[in-house]
Amino acid sequence: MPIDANARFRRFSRAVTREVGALDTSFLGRGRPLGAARVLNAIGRGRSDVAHLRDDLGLDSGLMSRLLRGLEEEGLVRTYTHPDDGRRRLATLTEEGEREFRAYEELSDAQATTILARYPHREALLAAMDLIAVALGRDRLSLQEVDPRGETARHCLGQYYAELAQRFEMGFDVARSRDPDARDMIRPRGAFIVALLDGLPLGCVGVKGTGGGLAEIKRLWVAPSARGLGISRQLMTAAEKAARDLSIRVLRLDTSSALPEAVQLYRKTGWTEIERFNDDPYPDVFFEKQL
Amino acid sequence: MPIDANARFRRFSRAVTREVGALDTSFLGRGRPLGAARVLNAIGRGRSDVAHLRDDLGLDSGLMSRLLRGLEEEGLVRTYTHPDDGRRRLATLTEEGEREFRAYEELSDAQATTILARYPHREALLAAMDLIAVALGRDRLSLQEVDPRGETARHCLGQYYAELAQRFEMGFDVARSRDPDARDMIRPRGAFIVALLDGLPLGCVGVKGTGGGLAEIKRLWVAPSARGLGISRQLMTAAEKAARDLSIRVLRLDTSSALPEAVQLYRKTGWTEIERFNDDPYPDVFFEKQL
DNA sequence: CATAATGTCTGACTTAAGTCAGGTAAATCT
DNA sequence: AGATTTACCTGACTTAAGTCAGACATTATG
Repeated sequence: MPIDANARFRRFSRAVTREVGALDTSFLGRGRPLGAARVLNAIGRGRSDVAHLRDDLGLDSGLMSRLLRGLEEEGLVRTYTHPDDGRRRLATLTEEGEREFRAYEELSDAQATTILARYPHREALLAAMDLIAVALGRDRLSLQEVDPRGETARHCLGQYYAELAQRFEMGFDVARSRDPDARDMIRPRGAFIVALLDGLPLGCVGVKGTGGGLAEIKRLWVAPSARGLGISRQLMTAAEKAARDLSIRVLRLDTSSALPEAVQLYRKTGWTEIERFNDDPYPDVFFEKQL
Repeated sequence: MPIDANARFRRFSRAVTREVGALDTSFLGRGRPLGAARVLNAIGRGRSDVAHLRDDLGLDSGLMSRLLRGLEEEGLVRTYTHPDDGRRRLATLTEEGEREFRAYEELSDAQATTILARYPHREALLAAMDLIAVALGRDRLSLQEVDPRGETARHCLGQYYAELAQRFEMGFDVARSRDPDARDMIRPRGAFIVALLDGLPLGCVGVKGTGGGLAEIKRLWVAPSARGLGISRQLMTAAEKAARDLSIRVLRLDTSSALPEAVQLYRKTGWTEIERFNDDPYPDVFFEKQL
């Protein structure tokens, strides 16, 4: 057998269907057929529009309807018509449905734990999984404005700081840098945008407003597993759009020559280098853009 | 949602069941139910013992029997009783079965190509897939003695040379090194052993005999995706065992301080450092072991 | 040699999954 | 307002998948 890319791909998918097929087993662990379990879990993960559910799971409308009826009879799901459109239906979990959903999550956690424990290089394995999840799902990427104090944003920022600490020879200490006030990155002064895949964050960017027509771009970060896919460019575009919405006329940012990818991105996307405009110890390159 | 290992695992398995579940679609692309297609492909990949097939695919014996009967009626499979045990049955593909199997392989190749093409960092993606395949399948690893001139061995050696070229500051040129004659690594003089996972090689080692009681260990290599799992140790154990079988009394090897993992492995597994015993330009550390 | 165990096969089931053709009510178009 | 489209539902099907009990031949065991 030739050892080409396809053979490697096949080996991967065989390995994965074998184990992750066992993830379907975790969907069967509660005495409910796979179809119903999938619907319940999709609703639990936040899908409520029945039409969305249908094409998320690739089900026929008849089948979908019956599965929902079944879950309703079990007392796990409640459906009601969409307030703006009487034809559409929405589905949410009842109290008991939530409990059941959590039980599924625990089953799959247990499975994840077993698989992860079997392999000594846990972080490497997770990094590889992230990379593949991103590679396979990247057209489902979505950008969202969130509260910079929320969990998602804090996760991104944590990763961002950790990365800076690694990249800078002198290390990185948030306290020494000018940590932007969260309120400056919330409307109406500013904005904070994250890139999400399946609900997990892959990148972020902040627009730190001053109340006037001038604002700063801060905290541009993309997860290692998601680099080279143009996500930082998408984030920057979204940030500029948000800035325009907030009637900001001039954007500035500081960055470092220790982050050459970032510097190159700004050069390529219409930013002009300017003089140092703060005395933060970390940055050594400064940019400006007129909107 | 907390961004912990389990969430990352779940995102991965969702991404993968979505796409690789579509790999089952490639199993459906020839108008045959999934079960039958899986059996056909398992036989095509070399499984012939019906009992093995059964627990490979996790099927009930009744179901298995019926699926085989179906494939036989289609003229794709031939079954016969095991020569050593009249209760057991063996199954092989007919000519037409082979053709059908190849058609399935082409379908899955096409799918692999599409998925790989969608992502810009092909090699990184493949490396991540290898890592995961190895992590999930490592208890299925098997060691096998093969001809060092065969395809599997040549692949390993190619990778080995490429890696040396990268590791050594001076590069690596096989011609300048003492490339062992293949016949010295075939019984009765020596042996060449590969580690396989799902038929794909993950590592190799050669025992280069001289005809007498002295032999040399050559070409110990483990694929990057499979490192840190003790495979080189397994390979060395197998090599020593093979050497004993060949009534070899003393094993020697040369290696380089540019390969610290290797040096450490030998130190830990009962080898003693000795004086330089050849004038090869690359090695600078030499070991010996009495069997 | 009798008995137990093993590996496969067959027939009679059950359940899940999926398809298709209407049918109803709400929304949208002209 | 009437026709058309959309979103969902229902009933009547088909097919795939899986289970269980028992039959049968072969091999292993005491």
